This record gives sequence, structure tokens and C-alpha cells, in this order.
Amino acid sequence: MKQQEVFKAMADPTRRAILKRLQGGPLTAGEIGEAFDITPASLSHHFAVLKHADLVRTERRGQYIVYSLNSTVFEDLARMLMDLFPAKGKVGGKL
Amino acid sequence: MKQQEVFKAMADPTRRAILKRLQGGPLTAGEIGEAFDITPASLSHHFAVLKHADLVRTERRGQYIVYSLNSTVFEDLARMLMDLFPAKGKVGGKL
DNA sequence: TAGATATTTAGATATTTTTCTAAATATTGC
DNA sequence: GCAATATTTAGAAAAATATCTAAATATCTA
Repeated sequence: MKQQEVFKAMADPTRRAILKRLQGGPLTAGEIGEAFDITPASLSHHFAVLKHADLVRTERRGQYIVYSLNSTVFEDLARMLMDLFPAKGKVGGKL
Repeated sequence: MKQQEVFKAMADPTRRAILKRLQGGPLTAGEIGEAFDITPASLSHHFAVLKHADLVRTERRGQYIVYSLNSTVFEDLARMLMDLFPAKGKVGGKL
């Protein structure tokens, strides 16, 4: 996992909002964009960053491109944090 | 909790390394700095960012300033992530 | 195939961030 | 109080990032 890429991707509020929008399930680039006051080009840049960090997956469906969360990275992220902070009473366990 | 500040603070590799160094317990600014090829002034800037995000605490001890991890933020961070990613089989629980 | 729609890429600009040097502040010990 | 040490603050330069407009690419539908 590219730790630096993931943290950098999460540092931008627009990108976190994109991730949040994807919680409800996959959406096209355009559908995601509706929620933001930003050009499609800028959005596309953010998608690229999220994709590079492996936080989202893409799939072309006709003329649309569908984005979805890559939830496996979640576990990695949790581990990353555990690794960054002291154990403090065995919170870790299974996760 | 200042979500934006926390994520921004964690986005820099030097700052993550500082946090990691503090896992073993409190250290003075100078002791932390030994591990990095960076000026004290730059280090101080990083400390300020971490402090602003409430990730570290400071205490003056004589002519030294001692930094320590603020572990309570850890829980907040975990929660933040839970909030950003879908539940996926009740991983959350107690934490 | 041509026109319309969806998305990305290229290139430029503005903002933010990191880092530095120099100077300021705080504290210790003589 | 003065010199030495530890750290921060101020201000500037360099690097990275976010955003935009314009143009390119991919796909659909008539």
C-alpha cells in the first residue's frame, strides 16, 4: 500500500467528500460532480489522485465512467493508524 | 475535532515520522530533531502543525520543550475513518 | 458518419506548503 | 547580568497542489 499516496489523497476536503458520496454505492463521474462547484476537469484531477492511492476503482460503462470505493484499503488504513499510534490497551485485535 | 487539520498534518512524511518517534514516550524538540536532516526552524513548523491538529501536546521543562503524543485523538481518527468508509460487516464495535 | 454527451489531458495561473536564514525569546548556570 | 543552549517567529525562496480554459478522446444515437 502506498501510504504517502493515501494520506495525501485524504488531505483534501473535496476528495474526502467524493469518498463520502460513494458510500451509497457506485456513481458516474458526472453524478459525483453534481455535488461540487468545480469544473469537470478539476474533478477529474481529484479522481486521478484517489485512483492513484487505490481508494477508488473505475469501470467504463458505455459513455460513462463509474467510480466505486475500494473498501479493502479501509483495513490497510486502520492498520496504518495502529502503526502510527501506541497500542493503548489492545484495541487492535482482529481488525 | 478539526478533521481538516488532522488529515493535513498526517499528509506529510516528516510529520508522520515525528509521531512515530514519539511512540516510545515524550521527547524534547531537540531529541526528535536528531533523526531528521532538517533545520530546527523547519522542525518547529512541523511541530506547530501537529500541535494545531491536536496530535501532540507540549510542556516546557526548563530550557527544553517536551513533546508527547495525544493518544485521545487516535480514537477520533478511527471514528473519522469509520465515517468515511462503509460499515462492511460491523468492524467498528467498541473502538 | 456527424453531432451530442461524458470524461480526460495539456498547459497556464494562483494558492499553499516546505524549507531556509536570520533574528527573537526563554531558560540555565556562572 | 552575561554567555550559552534550546526553541520559536519572521520573512523570503522553491516546490507542490488546486483550479481553470481549451482541446482531445470515447461512446452513443440519429
